[in-house]
Amino acid sequence: MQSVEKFRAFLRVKSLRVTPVREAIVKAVVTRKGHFHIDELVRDLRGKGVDASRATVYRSLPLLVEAGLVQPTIVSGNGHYYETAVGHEHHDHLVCSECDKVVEFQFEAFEILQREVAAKYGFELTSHFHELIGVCPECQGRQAHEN
Amino acid sequence: MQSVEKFRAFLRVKSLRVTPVREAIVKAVVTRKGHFHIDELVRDLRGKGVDASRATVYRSLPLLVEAGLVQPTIVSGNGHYYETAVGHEHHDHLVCSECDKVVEFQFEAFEILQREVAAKYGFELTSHFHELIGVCPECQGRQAHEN
DNA sequence: GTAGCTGCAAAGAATTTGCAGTTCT
DNA sequence: AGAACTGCAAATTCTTTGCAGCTAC
Repeated sequence: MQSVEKFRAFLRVKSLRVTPVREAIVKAVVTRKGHFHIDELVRDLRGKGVDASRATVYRSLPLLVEAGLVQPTIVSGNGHYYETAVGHEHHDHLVCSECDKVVEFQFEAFEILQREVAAKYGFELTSHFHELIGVCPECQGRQAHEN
Repeated sequence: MQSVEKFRAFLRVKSLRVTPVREAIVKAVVTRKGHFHIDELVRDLRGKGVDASRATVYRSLPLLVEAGLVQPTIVSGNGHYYETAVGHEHHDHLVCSECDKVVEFQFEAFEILQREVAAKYGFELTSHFHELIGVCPECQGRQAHEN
């Protein structure tokens, strides 16, 4: 549970308070280890008997992002998606536009090129969104079948 | 105005109707030649004396996307952003998190790698989001100055 | 004790939908 | 004529805010 410790340290540095609700949120997040929508997180918390209100979760996530525990993602569509950033190598997403399946991939070459592009324009790179949209093998089969 | 022609053809194939409002939307879009938010488009239309309701614009944009005239983008933050896809080489974005400046870049190597990744997982690639977030040179200077 | 949290309910913002009237084909 | 489109207003959905009471420090 070093994530919780990390978050506590972050809060102290910022002179913010360490509260049971915040810790519960961090635990729920790291337990999820994957992508999640805010609503799913709220449901997870309910399941654990923690009654954190949606408002509080909305107010907490930016803190977790700032603390480096989660990162925002896209996963096409609406709403804010996030995903755990710890114990999780950096990766990007391949999303099926038919069934919304998400496949993670990791490709060192992208990182290198990104740094190169940023350098070319003098930007100091802090993060990125990278998502490939397509049709997964299963859905391709389904489509072929329909015709 | 070949974009308008292209859109008409698209509508006919789909047995949808060619209407003045739709044509006005296409014209406004190609005139913009850049990123835009739906609201800006509505404002542009008002400026041209076309009184398209927001609802109609919301209903039309997916059609323009399907016709390949515009593509959705992110340009961090909320709301749906789009950008013209014609007369415009394919490119991605470098966004400054401080001042929201957007720099477009084009890097063939990314496209190649993306196709490679998609192939590896059997996906048929249809589009992608790729946005690098960082701090632009000007804002870096400003920050250094503040300290 | 007090600044900072929390939950609740209300407010906002962005997008979608239902419907009645209008228009393309 | 008839299916499709349009604008309007209402409905949804997602997120933020105001506030009164509670809690960590």
